Amino acid sequence: MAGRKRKMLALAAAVAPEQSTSTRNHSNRTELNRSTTKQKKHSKCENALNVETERSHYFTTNDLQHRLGEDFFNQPCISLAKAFLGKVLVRRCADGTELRGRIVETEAYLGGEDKASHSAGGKRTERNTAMFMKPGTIYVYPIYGIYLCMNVSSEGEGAAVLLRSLEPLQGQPVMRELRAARRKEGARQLKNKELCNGPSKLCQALNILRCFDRRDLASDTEVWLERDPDIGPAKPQDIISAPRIGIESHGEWAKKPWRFYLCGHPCVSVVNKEAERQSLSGNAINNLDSSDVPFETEQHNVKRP
DNA sequence: ATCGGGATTGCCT
DNA sequence: GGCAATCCCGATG
Repeated sequence: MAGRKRKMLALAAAVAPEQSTSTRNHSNRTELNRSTTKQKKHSKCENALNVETERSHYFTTNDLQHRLGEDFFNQPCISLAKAFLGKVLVRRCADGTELRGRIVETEAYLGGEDKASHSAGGKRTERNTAMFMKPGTIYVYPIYGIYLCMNVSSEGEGAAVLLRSLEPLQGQPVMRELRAARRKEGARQLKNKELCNGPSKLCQALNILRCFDRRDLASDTEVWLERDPDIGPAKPQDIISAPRIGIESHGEWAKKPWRFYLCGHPCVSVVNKEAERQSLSGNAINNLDSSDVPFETEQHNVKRP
């Protein structure tokens, strides 16, 4: 019935108009022609993601009119983490190239009681200072010696939101280049959905640097956040809440469902089937029928248990 | 001064 | 799915 339509309609709405133009179809075909036969099997999904939205109509009028200001960031951490979903992170490179990605996965780190946060117990260090700065302040920290993670501070002492995954929207070739620089020579080319599907991957793909730490996402000229003019906030029923990733050592706090992602989106880094099953029963949608899924979104829907 | 571990990733089996 | 890579930060002495 209509139940499953809740999945990824927002995404489809954002992508479909571009695909319907003849120019876009040509672009897709060109991209697909470069793919192997095996990859073509997933062409429906890849179509959506291979769209090269260079200077698409969303961004040609006036970039700044969609920019989110400091008010947006001034909300509680969990609230902000959810509000980020569907918003567009923009990186303006030195040569004027603009890279864009839609945020599809975040995590909330509350500080204070939250033992898994760098700012647990109100602990302020040289590294995490940005977490205590005004909402909208970027917190970039190195991890495992080789990678970076990007957060944005929210309302609340020491609270911040980790950005975990983006759907690449614009500048995929540049992103691929930036990502390939760290990979083995001769490795296969990354699919679009693999460019930003992880916290450190998105930093590489958008060339988010350590020096961005403590800068203001609401006013910076090299990186900012935009509302997508064609889609509203993510609907609650489209947001999956799951335990955060990679913090198992923090006991009880590791279980808090403070990772948020758009259900069924192919760019999410780790799908949590259990959380999705619970979300499903919580919404009392139990009799799914795959035949009523719009074809544009079919590939984006997770297999329900 | 030293030491242990990490909000990850990519390659290998 | 296992595991190495790789080094900075922060805690400890």
